[in-house]
Amino acid sequence: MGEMQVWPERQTLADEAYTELKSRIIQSILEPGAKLSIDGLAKHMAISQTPIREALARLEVEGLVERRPLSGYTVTPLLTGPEFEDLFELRLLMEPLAASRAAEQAGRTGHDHGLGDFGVLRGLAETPDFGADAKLSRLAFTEADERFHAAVARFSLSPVLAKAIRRLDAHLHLHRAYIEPEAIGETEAEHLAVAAAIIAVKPLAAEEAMRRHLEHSRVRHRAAFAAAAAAGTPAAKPKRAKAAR
Amino acid sequence: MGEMQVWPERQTLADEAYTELKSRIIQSILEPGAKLSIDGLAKHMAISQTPIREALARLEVEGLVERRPLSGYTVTPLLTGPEFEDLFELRLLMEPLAASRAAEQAGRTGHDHGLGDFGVLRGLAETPDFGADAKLSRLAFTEADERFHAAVARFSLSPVLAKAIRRLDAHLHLHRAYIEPEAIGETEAEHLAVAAAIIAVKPLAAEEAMRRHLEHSRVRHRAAFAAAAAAGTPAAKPKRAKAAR
DNA sequence: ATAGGATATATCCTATAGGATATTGGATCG
DNA sequence: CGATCCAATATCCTATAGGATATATCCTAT
Repeated sequence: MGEMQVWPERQTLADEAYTELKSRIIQSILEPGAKLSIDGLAKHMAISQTPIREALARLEVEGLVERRPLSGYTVTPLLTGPEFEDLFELRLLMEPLAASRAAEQAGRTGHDHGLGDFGVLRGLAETPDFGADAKLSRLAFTEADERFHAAVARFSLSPVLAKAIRRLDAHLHLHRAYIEPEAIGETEAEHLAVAAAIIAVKPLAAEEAMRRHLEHSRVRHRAAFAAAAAAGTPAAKPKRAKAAR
Repeated sequence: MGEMQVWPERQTLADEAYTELKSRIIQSILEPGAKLSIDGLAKHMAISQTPIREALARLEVEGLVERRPLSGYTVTPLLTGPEFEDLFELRLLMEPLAASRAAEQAGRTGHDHGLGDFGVLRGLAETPDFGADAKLSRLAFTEADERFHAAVARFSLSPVLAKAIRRLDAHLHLHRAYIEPEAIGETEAEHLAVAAAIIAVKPLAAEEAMRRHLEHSRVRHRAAFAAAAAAGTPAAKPKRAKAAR
């Protein structure tokens, strides 16, 4: 009781198109630079152009696709090296603060913030066991990681901060370009450390745990990035991907 | 030569609708909570619904309007008190860093970053003289302030950082809700201090100048906000704005 | 052989119409 | 008098078609 039932908010075709396109871009099924033909996509998804347009408009604002007014949409290029470093510098600025605040809020009991118990953080800290399909497992890991970081941001109860973190689209960029090493155990341990500090209402410890996690994560991804960059740049030009569908 | 001519990128009707709607929201011509009827807007602008839809989709991602799937769009509510404080905390996190980096980059001569001379910052630091129309003057001031902060962010040459700052939409929120006091002179002086430090290649000084500017700005806006809140909350409910057009 | 220009095609952009759904108002019942 | 149910309306969502523009192809000339 008191737990108000919230509806799944019916999905429109535009929503489906948006989800589908975003998924394909994240999984690099649509490569960076690929041209996105509007009626091509419409035919492929067996819907009309209007919902496709709406989905592309959203994706453009999010930075996943680029638009040239009377020419068409293309998939946004991957992060460059400096952009990668920028991204983590910003995460290191914002996410430890979010963790600290979440720990502070964990102490304020009684206040119904509408987000449930802080204990769920412990569950979200887990990373899924890898199955046979490496590609699918990588995606599952990325999504679990994203959920955890998003949860910490929400529990900070600072909407502006949470939104800013979300808009970095960190996991999206990381997943597109770089293959995670098999350091799943490390990630899970670090997540648990953050979650524990928050639940124990220790802001300073939470802040520090998040900072350490991000620094380790940066190292892990940077290494993978170097490998990817070495494999992808010999032609200097990022391999002009051609149209899709 | 070498300065490649870039076209003004032809505007489509969707672009015009987007600009028009954004402008009306910022100026509070469309009040928070107001319902945005799609074909209502289409008729009012004398265009069809498709461009309106595209514009609304963008505005939704930017957080200016909210959408309920089969119900319609509404204008996003104003910032609450805590959100206001959050906003400035984030600005204090990011913008001093941007100023510092801009100062560093000002030292790296020869590198063509495609943004022109850092000297333009001095000009952008200026705030326009107020004319007779107070409403228009307030808008001009807000836009000048926004341009300056956006320029500093760009000159940091950190695209991710610049984008994160831009996505805060700080000026948009401030202009919607709070009336600036007549502290134009203060603002201009503070801007000039930031610009001077950047041009003089003094990262620490630039960082500190930006921090002080933001702290002063926070105080200035907070005062105005308190007045607005006192005037707007007696009914407890934020004055349910009704439909428009 | 390369550069420049004209034509043809593909695709974007916009408008309009119809089916589907949520919301509003009124009537009925407790 | 208040709540619940039902019908009418307004609006959203989607599909389709046509005009406008950019891009690609081919041809000609230097």
